[in-house]
Amino acid sequence: MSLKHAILVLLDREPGSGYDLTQRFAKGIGHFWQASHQQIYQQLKKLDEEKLVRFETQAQAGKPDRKLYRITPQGQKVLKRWIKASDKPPVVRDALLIKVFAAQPEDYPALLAELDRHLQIHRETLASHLAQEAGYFELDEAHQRRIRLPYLTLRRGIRYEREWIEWLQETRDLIAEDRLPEQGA
Amino acid sequence: MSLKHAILVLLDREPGSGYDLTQRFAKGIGHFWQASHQQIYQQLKKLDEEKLVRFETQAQAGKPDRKLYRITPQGQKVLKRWIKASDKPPVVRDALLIKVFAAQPEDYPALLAELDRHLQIHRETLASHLAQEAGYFELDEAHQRRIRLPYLTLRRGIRYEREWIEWLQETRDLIAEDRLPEQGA
DNA sequence: ATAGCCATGTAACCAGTTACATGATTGA
DNA sequence: TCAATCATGTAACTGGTTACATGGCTAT
Repeated sequence: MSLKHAILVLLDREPGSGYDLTQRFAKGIGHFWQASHQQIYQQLKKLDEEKLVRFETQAQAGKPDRKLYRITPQGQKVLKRWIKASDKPPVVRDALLIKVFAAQPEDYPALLAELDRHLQIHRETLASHLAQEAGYFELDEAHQRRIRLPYLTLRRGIRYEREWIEWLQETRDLIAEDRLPEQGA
Repeated sequence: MSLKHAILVLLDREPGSGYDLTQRFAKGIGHFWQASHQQIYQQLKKLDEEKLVRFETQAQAGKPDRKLYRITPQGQKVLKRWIKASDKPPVVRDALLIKVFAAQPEDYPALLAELDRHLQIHRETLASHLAQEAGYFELDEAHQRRIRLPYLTLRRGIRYEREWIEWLQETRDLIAEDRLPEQGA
């Protein structure tokens, strides 16, 4: 159910088309919630049926019509209620860890390559998060204050990536050297 | 597709019934892969159809028959291939972060309560991981060496929980005091 | 030319959750 | 007597992914 609420959150900040929302998911909140355009269009349809959003069609020269969605007062009420509700942390399901768990010495070369691949991915994600953070630090204090909570979610993304990188490096090195980790590290 | 392989990993170490596997998922590898008994029974059925596992029925007094599953040579081949294959990191989808992102001052009390709830959950999970780690350190070095890779996945779980706790504490305090985070922290 | 952006969607499928169902044994 | 453990499953549903489909405009 959270995708619907994520959409409501974005539309509450600013009306937009399905296409707009797809971009905003990718750029803005993609580090904690991802959604494809297919999913977004389907959910917008459902949200419209539930009267939590409504839209105006905007004709455009040489392009398909744009549907500009906005949240309804009802949608805002539902959103408020959801924000105050509680839910449990998402379950972790990570195939890489199954592989680390199960690998035998003859699998180590392939596993090391895979760990390196993941290292690279996480380093890239971290770099992009840090770039975003740098932009935040350039803002004046009043503006920083206004987007403080979104910034805190970015911090979480940064921490998350850093944590992965540390573990991957450590694990990579330990497997490569085939020795025991030191206690208390 | 990873659940199937996770099951193959467990059966490769030791044959077991659906029920056994449910326990092993909960205790052993639950920190990186969770599965309900319903899912496990369904997947075992499919794995059997694909000839990647087979089973013997064991009659039991006063209890339903136990189906003891074991991996087949074919299953082992498929498993080896999968371990060496590569996949991308799982996508993150976390409702709590949507809430932090979207919260307005009037939502802060509810949000703080929610952050505290999550803090507690993560502290409990960390405690259970640390208890498991303590058991590992008590083993002699040869035994430690033998289960080194599974231990590395536990370390990842520990790091993950610690990271959450740090972020939750920091975020909780910042929202409670309603002030800006310090740069470079 | 060809890739990328703008802009919309449908359909089939896969993975995971929730609800429902049964029933004996053991310990508090 | 009530909850937990052992032991198996089916069915309906929800959420998300992959594949398919259309088509003009703009920049290299």
